[in-house]
Amino acid sequence: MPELPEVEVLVQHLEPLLCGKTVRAVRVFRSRVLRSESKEAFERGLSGGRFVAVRRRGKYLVFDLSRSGSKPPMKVLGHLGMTGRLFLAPRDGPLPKHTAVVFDLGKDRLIFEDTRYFGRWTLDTGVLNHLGPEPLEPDFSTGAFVEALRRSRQPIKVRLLDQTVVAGIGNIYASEALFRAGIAPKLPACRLKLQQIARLRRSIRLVLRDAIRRGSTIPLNFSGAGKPDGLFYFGRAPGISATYEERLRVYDRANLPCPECGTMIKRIVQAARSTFFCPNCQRK
DNA sequence: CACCATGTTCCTTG
DNA sequence: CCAAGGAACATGGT
Repeated sequence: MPELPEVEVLVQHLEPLLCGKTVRAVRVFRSRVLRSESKEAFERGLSGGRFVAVRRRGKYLVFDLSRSGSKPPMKVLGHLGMTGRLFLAPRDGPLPKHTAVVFDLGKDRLIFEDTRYFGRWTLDTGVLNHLGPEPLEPDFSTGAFVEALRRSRQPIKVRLLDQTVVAGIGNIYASEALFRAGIAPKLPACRLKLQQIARLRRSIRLVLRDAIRRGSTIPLNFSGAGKPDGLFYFGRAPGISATYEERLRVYDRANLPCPECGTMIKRIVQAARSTFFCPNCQRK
């Protein structure tokens, strides 16, 4: 369930639930999801820490923990990959089939479940240094965006997926932002005019903010393992079908009419990923 | 069986 | 070192 908006909504939800709680123990069931540490080092390193902040950077979850005595504070990073889910559940409840990590918090436990195991956890925050600006923060300026695009001949859609350009855009919102900006996904990044870059920047911010606003109104489901919780784009959970159409205007809508002009939406493949666009509204 | 899926990293080639 | 392209990772849905 990744991409910036879903991670942001998750962070807003978890922050009040986790802050103040202490990690009694950690159990790693699939050490594949650990990026740098061994299973033992990760489990031991986190135990005893108390959550003091839950934040987001790009698609990463950032947890700040304080520790007893003179031990320095620490951070844990989580990335949900393609299918990762993170939720609180009662300690005595069942574990989902693809449980990868469990954080024991006493009465509750925080469960990381990930069918494809593409998600990653680490105590090393170094990866954050390679991320581009936060799209919703002021440092994602038009000037910075121009600079990130001017020396690349990659198609703009592919460029938007590069997390060093701007952090948090994924395959869905890349198509959505380009549609809103009226820019063809195949246009080489260096060929965008200043006006187009400025417009694309606004579209990115609009599309992401909109998704966060929508996601924030959907109640998250922490009760059942593996059930849709409204943050999934697919597996249309009951009750979100009405908002689905408004939310995504071109993504996964090949051969359906463009909501602006009625032209059939096309699907193409770029960098081995699907791109959806309106060939009429996005001609340059 | 075939193809598709919200992401990143590693390897190769130029 | 950089840019770009493709495979790999792993599991499930259609």
